[in-house]
Amino acid sequence: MNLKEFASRIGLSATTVSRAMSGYPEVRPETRARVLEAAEKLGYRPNISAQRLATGRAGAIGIVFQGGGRFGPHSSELMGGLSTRLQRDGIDILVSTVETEEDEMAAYRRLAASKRVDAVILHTPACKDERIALLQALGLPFVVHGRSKAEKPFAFLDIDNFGAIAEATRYLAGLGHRRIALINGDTASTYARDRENGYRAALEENGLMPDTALLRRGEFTDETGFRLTQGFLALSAPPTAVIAGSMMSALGAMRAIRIAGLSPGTDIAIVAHDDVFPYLSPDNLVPAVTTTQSPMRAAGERIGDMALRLLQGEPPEALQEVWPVELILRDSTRPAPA
Amino acid sequence: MNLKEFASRIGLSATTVSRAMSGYPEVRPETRARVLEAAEKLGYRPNISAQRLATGRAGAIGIVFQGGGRFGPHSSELMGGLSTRLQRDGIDILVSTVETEEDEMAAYRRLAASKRVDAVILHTPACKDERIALLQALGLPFVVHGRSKAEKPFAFLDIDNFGAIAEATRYLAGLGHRRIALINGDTASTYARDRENGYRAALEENGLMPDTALLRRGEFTDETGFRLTQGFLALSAPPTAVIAGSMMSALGAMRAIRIAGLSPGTDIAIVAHDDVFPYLSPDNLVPAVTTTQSPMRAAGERIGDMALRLLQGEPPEALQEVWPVELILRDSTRPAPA
DNA sequence: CTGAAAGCGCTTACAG
DNA sequence: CTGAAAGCGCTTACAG
Repeated sequence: MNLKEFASRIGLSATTVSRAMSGYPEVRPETRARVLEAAEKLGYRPNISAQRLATGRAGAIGIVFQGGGRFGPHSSELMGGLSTRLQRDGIDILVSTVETEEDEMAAYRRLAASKRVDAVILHTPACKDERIALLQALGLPFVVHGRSKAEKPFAFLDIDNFGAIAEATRYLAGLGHRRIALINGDTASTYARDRENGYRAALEENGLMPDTALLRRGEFTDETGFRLTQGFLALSAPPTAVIAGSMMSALGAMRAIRIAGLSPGTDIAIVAHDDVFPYLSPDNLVPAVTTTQSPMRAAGERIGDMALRLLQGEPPEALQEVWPVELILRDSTRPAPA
Repeated sequence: MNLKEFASRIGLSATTVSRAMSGYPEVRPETRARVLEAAEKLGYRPNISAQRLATGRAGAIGIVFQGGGRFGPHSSELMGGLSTRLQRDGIDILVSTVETEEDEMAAYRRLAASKRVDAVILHTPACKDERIALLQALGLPFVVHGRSKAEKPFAFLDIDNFGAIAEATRYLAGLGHRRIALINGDTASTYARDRENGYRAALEENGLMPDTALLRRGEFTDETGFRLTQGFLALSAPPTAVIAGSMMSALGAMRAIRIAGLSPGTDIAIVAHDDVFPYLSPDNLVPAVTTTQSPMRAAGERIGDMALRLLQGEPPEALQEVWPVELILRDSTRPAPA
């Protein structure tokens, strides 16, 4: 049933029905109530495509994932939060997957030209990120999950990666650890560079020399955590503490430690950054793992919120947040062996 | 730039341009080439909302997730595959999250009435699933990931859950295991019921009595795997083998075994069902875990394909597939202790 | 507070 | 093979 038919059935004009359903103020309350009730009863819903054509709004927000459409556990949480928030305003999420950064840029051009989305969410930015410049040039509104440098201000939500890893490092140093390893992400990305800077700063504060052998980078997977930790343990002077960039890396690290006949937490302290996966809790690991905790889901919800505000005209420079990260002490951070 | 302007710039009618860009046959090849080239150069893209309004197609496929928008690792993989396939045909994926089954039903009504999607993907069906009846009643095309009973035929892709767990059980029995535990999902769902039936059938084949204490159900998380396995180990007659419903459950199970001072694979054999997560490979666990392997991503791609075929008019009964599941032997399935 | 009518930007029978 | 025109189902100035 379309608007015309619905309106005539309830004896009103299409104009009035449209206004009533969109919540415009100039409709009499009784009229609105009558319209909404009838729509419910007769099952009338405005055709979304027509609405979009008429208003010029797409009613959707896009998000592009690189790497063969391989959503990881992190993307799921972000998406979950985003979706929860946008749902409330009836905004759809449009998911695209691409292979390369070039494809990703092409995807934004396409989304912008076809008016398929009103805004996009950009994630895992590089320190200097071409995609940001492109989106600004295209005039396609966007919110970044993470931070980056750019000429013009833009909306972003980031967590305090510097502070998180600095605090973890500082805490371990306080426990007497002198050789602290870090499993980091690719430092082309801002978040990994920030973490590395936090790590170095805290080492320095404590009079510890950074050792390049203890600072490794790779994907946040169980496998890479395992492999890098095996590398640490093979050193002539292995670390007494490992900071893992993610829960997945921590899983691999603990496995490598066990295989080496050592005890995670006791022989080698562990701190992991935890994006809070509902299915993998640091409390349930053995030993329970000390984490720098920052729920990705909550960030996703907030990013959705920011995107909506952006579309309502709030200036990007008013939409910039950095969230603190909490260090949660558990069982995996014992004092350094004497 | 809209169609009218673009057409006049290149000296053709909107009609011809539209036909050229949509790949209609009645346009002269040279004309088409000229149009496509000009579109590329001038950056013209049809407005997607207008296209949809005119054609009556939404150009999107919906998928709804229950449970507070909590995409798990399984949903990520399914989505990744789906997205990869649909991307090729320029079909968007619309993600909705809801709390309850009731909300999910409401979501389908809404999607159908507002013509927001052309089809939906239904997942994790119950043995008798109301949602299927609803979608059939609404006339909204759909593909089910999994199987269910229904009056009318519908499109689905499922894996051979019965065969997978039967084979795993049979293999363990062949190794001399007499007490084989199963960590299953909620048997309201078809997949879990099928697995349970496969398990029982294989036990019976081997003259083994099912023991309800060895058959437990729960979420596929590390935590639940841990807890249920601790329960198994506390039995007066604990199992010598555990079949875990997912890699997450297996992680928890192995942890519980280790904590009990036992050795996973040697003291207690492990088989896990593996949906193939790129970041958590059974080869990297210690010991490497024997799995029933079935890539969820590949299933997602195929489901996307089936949805497209459905929209092209293939009848649902021609779109029904059950994929075999491969048992991959690794290190975690040693013969039963004598 | 309500309605008639133009317009959003496409597609597609129909005519040539 | 190409084009003029109606139509898809809304929204929203404009008029009352």
